[in-house]
Amino acid sequence: MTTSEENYLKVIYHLSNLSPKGVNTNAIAGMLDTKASSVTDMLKKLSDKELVNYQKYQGVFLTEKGKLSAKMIVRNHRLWEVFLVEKLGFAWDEVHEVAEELEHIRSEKLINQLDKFLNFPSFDPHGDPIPNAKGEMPTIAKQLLSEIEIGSTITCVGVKDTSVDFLQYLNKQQISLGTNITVLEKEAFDGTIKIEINHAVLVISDKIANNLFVK
Amino acid sequence: MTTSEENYLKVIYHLSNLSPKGVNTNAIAGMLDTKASSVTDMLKKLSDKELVNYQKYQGVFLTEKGKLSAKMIVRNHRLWEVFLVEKLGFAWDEVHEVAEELEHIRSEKLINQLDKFLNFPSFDPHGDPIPNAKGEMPTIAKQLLSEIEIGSTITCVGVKDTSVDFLQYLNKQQISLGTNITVLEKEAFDGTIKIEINHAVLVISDKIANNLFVK
DNA sequence: TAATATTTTTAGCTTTGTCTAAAAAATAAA
DNA sequence: TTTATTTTTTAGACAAAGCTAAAAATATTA
Repeated sequence: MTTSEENYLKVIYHLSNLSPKGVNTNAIAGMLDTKASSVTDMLKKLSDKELVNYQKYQGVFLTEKGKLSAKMIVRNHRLWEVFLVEKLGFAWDEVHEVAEELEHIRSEKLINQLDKFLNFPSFDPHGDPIPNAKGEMPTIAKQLLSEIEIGSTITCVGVKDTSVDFLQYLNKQQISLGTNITVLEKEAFDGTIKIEINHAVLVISDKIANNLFVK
Repeated sequence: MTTSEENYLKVIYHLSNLSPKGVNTNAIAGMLDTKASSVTDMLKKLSDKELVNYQKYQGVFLTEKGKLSAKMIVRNHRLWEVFLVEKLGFAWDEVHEVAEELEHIRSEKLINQLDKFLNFPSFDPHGDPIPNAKGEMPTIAKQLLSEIEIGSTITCVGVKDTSVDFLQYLNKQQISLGTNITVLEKEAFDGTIKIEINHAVLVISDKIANNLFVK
């Protein structure tokens, strides 16, 4: 499998969760920063390899084979992210780009030994689950901070948006995985939430609250 | 720089040491398992980028810029080999292929942090020197086992040939970096050498003796 | 030195993954 | 239910990196 094919599979995998009735050509093009026509070409190729089920104009689905391949790429990506943060001292907003390259290194032994070296982690530095060697994903009951009721104290366990801008905002507010948060007030008008973290009070927008996973 | 360009630079770098009067097109083709015509095409491209000095029919030289780039690729390769052996438990005959892929990951921070994580190693698992971040190479006074006189006891510090076959032969004979070797006899007729290692006597061919570095 | 052999380059073609522009299908709106 | 809009596909082209076959240059040898 080529790096390009792997990137398409990964994107289709991620988009499948959002649109279970078939992933759109344009959506894929948007994620990969490419053109719809290029996507159509690649979908035909992936279909020939039985990695996706694709019918013209009808959106695309991963086959079981494609889903497993996609999970293995996600596994690689997330294990490398753990490595970069835990062993090489990268910050959680610095790992994505490099992991994007490392995930395509083809070696079963490499990734399984890395997994072992890292002590079989279940979650990556952004709180996303890491599939095991069989493709099984750990699950965790988590909610968006925006869904938490006033008075509750919960713990940050992940981010929905993993963009550098969002992660750096969280750094600035000293919010990281494991940070305890108490919901103090919610503003009905604009969804703004007042929270307490590390004995300090902070007001965050609904957009922030909709991208923080807590438990 | 593309992966392909990097591979050409690396090969030219290695061949430069052997043929200081310019590296031949055919030699490069042989190392890269490609055709001479493909090499010619690439040499033009590398020349345009001022990574090599190339004149038709006259062989090719690395420029200073090209030499530094090549050294950085060698640095990446050898640091990853150390990582695979020291941290992930790979054997010295298993690392080449994977390191061949890892060496092309583009990130200064990655490689410098890896270097630090590994404690700035000077030599890779085959005894080859690792260039530092500036491209400086450690040197070590070493000889081929074939050059050692009878009665001397020396230590294995590297292999010239890093092929799987040779490394596995050494595994079988329990020879690794750090192994002490005493030269007992040399056969004038065929270059065969009788040595003592780990209190056992072993007869090795001249080919073996010409590929083992000792000190 | 002339003839032969080897090496290297050129010319033109292939594949992969991309693109643009135009055509076709599906969806939304009037 | 037509018309308009959006989405998707097709057709044809391009760059990178490779190939084959033939031509040109260099090296070897008689």
